[in-house]
Amino acid sequence: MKSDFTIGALARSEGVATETLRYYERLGLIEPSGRTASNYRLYDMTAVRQLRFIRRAQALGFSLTEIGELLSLHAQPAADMGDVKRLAEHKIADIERRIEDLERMKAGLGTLAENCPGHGPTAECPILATLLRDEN
Amino acid sequence: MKSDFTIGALARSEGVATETLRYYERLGLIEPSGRTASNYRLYDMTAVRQLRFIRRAQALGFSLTEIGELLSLHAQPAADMGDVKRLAEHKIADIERRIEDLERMKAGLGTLAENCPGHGPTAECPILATLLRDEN
DNA sequence: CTTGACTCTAAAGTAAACATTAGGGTGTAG
DNA sequence: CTACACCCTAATGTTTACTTTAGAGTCAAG
Repeated sequence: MKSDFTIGALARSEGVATETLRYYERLGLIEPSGRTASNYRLYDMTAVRQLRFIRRAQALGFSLTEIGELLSLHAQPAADMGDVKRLAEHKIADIERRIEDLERMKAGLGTLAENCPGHGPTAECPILATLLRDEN
Repeated sequence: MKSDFTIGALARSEGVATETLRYYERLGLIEPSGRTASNYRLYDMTAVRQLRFIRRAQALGFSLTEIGELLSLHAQPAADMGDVKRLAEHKIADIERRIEDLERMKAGLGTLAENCPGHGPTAECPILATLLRDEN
C-alpha cells in the first residue's frame, strides 16, 4: 500500500500550513515522494517522519539550517556520529550561553523591581533612575 | 558651556554606528538637540544619557518598543511608577519563560548527547534515532 | 457545467534591529 | 582649490521562519 497524501492532507494531519511545507521544500528539508499528473505534490510516511524530525529538532533549539545539516548527515552513510554529537554539544553550549545572559538580565531586573515601591511619580522611580544614572 | 557633538562624534564616543542613531531617531527614542545651519544633527549630554539608557535597558532584555514606553513614562510627569514596575515585572516573567524553554531544550539535548558514543556511522546514532523515532 | 475547495509558482510582506547603498551636500587640511 | 572625511535623506537589504498575495490551473459534488 502506498497511501500518499496531498500537501493539504499532510498539513492538516501534522498541524502546519501548506506554505510551510513548500517553504521547507525550498530549503531542501522535505521532498514530496512524487507529483500527480496535474503536478500536485504527493507525500508518504517518509515525509511525515521528516516533518516530525524537524519539529522535534526545532523544539530542541536547532535552527532550520542546522536541521538541514542533521538531515544530510543522516542521509550520508559515510558520515560519522561524531559530527552529529558535535552539533548537539555546540548547540548545548549555545543554549547555556543564552541562559546565562537571561539569568543576568533577570537578576538585574529583579533588583530594580524590588527597590521600586510601585506607585508615585515616575520622577522618583528607582528603575528609571538606575537606567538613567550618570556614572561609568 | 554647550559642548554639542555631531552624529559621528557621538557614535564614536558611545560605540554605535551613526545609522543606529538615525534609526533610533526614526523610532522616536533620541532627538538631536538641534541642527547646524547646514542641517547637521547636533547632540548634547542629554542624548548621551538617553543613549546609555537605551543600551542599559537593552542589556536587561527590553525591546526598543518597550524602551520607548519607558522613556515616555519618564517624560510624562503624570505617569505613575507602577507602570514602570509593571513593565519590569512583565519582562521578568517573560525572561523566566524563556529560561525554562531553554532549560528544557538543554536537558533534552543533554540526554541525547550523553547516549551518543561520538563515533561510528550515523545510522547508529541515538540522537538521530530519537529525532526520527516513530511513536507519539 | 458551474461552484467551491484545493493546488501550483513566483514574488512580496512581516517582525526586530539595524546595515548598506545611492545620490548628493559640507567642512577642513594642505 | 582639491581631496577626503563627514553629513543628509530615502530606499533597500539582512536574518529567520514563515505568511500573504496574485494569478492561474484542478478536482469532486450537485
